[in-house]
Amino acid sequence: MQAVLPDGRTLELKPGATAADAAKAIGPGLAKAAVGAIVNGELYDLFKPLPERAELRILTDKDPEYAQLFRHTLAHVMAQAVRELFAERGYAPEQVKLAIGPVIENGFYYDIDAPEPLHEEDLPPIEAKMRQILAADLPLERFVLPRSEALQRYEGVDPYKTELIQDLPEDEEISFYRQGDERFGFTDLCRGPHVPSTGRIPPHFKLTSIAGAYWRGDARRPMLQRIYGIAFRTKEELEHYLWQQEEAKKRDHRRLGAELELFTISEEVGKGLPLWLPRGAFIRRQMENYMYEKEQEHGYHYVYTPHIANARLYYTSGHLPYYKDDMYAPIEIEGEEYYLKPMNCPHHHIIYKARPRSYRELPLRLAEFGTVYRFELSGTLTGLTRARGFTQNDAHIYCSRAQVTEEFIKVIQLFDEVYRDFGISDYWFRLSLPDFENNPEKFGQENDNWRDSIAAIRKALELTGARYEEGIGEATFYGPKLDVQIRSVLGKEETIATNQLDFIVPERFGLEFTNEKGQKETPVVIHRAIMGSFDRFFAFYLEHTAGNFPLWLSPIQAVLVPIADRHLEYAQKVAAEMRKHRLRVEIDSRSERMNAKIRDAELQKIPLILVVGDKEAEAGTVNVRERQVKAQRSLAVAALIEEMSQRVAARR
RNA sequence: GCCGGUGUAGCUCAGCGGUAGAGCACUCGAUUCGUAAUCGAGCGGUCGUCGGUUCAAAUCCGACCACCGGCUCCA
Repeated sequence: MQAVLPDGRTLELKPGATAADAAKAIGPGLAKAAVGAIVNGELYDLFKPLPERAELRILTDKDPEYAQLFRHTLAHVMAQAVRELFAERGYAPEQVKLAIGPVIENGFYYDIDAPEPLHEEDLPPIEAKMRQILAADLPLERFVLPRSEALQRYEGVDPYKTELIQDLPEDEEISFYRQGDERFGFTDLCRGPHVPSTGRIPPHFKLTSIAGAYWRGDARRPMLQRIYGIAFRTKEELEHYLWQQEEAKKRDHRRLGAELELFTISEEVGKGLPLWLPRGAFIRRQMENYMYEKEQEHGYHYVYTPHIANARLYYTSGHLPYYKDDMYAPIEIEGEEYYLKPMNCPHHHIIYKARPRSYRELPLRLAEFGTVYRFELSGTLTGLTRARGFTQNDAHIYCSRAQVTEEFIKVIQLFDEVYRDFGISDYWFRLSLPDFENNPEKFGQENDNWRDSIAAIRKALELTGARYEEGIGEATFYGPKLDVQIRSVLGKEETIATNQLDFIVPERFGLEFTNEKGQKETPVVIHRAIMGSFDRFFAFYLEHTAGNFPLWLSPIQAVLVPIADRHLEYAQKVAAEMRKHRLRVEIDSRSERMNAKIRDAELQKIPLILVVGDKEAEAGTVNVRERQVKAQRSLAVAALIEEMSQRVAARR
């Protein structure tokens, strides 16, 4: 058989040859350095037989792909170490049941069903054992078993592995990897790939946490214990990663929210129910004003609706069967049930229905900063990102089927406009599709409604050239979803906003309009939320900017720092002048040294620090120091006001 | 909700069977200073809550609550 090398050369190999054989054929140096290969674009180890006429590139420990190999092997090494830990406690190896142990970004994990619960204090001894296994340089080998033999290995011993094998397609090869021997080693059902021996794993890893994880991600199935680890090629990469994590922690919106006095959450009010402090409320109000103006420009009409609604509204909408458990319990009054509203759409539908509609008024765009309440599971609550009460930047666009694509294009363009103004460039869309096969009870059957609405959104995405990906199974019961994804400071992908196309609920409410031909027609509804919820958007933006809000959003735009008490009077004069121009300035009149005042203003992330002393008072100027910049400049008060006003107008 | 972890002053943390401490913040006093912490004094905690063990519990045990890291969920 043959393999094609990156330089175009063809290599003659024996049938069943592996990347190891190929490396050997190229040269003894490479044979020694090889750790794996890229075969037809796929990552291979040195064990797996190559396909015929494969494009082949041998990897060494210099290649970034190497990380995937040793991270995977580390998962096995960890499993072996956990078994040894339990062996010391008198358990047989098979009493430590293993589920899956994949590679993830920056590391690996293994899901384990252990005879006793694992605790954080178990991690250091496991890690120590892992280092012993690395030092022992156990060679790995790969072998394949027929299905029946593979099943025999695990039946009655490890239900997880048994299930994994049973779910493998009939024609799939069932491979195992063994490291070491019976006495000191470990064998696992695994599709690979792995490093040639445990000694080839760089020692730059760390077990980071232990967490629960449901078997196959299903809350009805057993909960396993997942041990997470991180691993890198070099010590520097490991240290850099740990440093990054520390930096990210400093930007955590919950921490900045407290430090900068933006919001608080109190048990006394209720968990998941944030309170906006004056400074945070100020910024939110600026954001709301911004959105209000933007949406006015784009033809939205603002409405107000109450926070509760009769249960009948949610029977009509069809939400109740799906979301009853996720709503606050109903309030019974005058023999009727009322729910706190978990979404605004039904209220808006009633507004639509308040009088007969003509095709001439479509698309009708109803907007509201609607506060909603959802009974989120307590374990999922996180600051403003996941709360039980929050305010959506909500709107519903009622339009005809013919208008859907065009309206979606406008929505996508509005996202672009708004996110650009907030300096957010790294975001993308995610089109969430229904999964008819696995969840027919939620999505029903595939029909023209589904096909047409998915096609309409796809077309809008293509026409705008928006960056997007697709996902299956995450649609809503009433239509496909278009989520907006961003990357948090911790590097995690998050959904910041979500839109849906709805062709079911309008019908349930009997919404209609009279078309050009005088016939009644049901509108389609686009649910859209540009900022998602102000709470979550604010949380993201806070972390994105690390609390360094631009001038136009800062609750305090400048602090005047009088050098000595005799400069206080001048500072007050400057402040009064600035306030006349609606600039938000405060005077630090504490009996502190100037250095302390500057330090505190920097820590509070105030955009401008204005120092005034004898020179300034005499010349009618201020000494301007920009946040996080040491350099200073002197400006006349009028010039400062002009400059600041311009920046505010430009939203910088 | 589930698994693991953590709860001591407003914040960051020490104390881990003998009756609670530091720094910062805050208040007061002194200082009036040129670009990231002036000095001193004072105030402040039923050690998350409830129960148990003990002569004695912040400290040991149990339950609950909240928070943190995950899993599941997210209209």
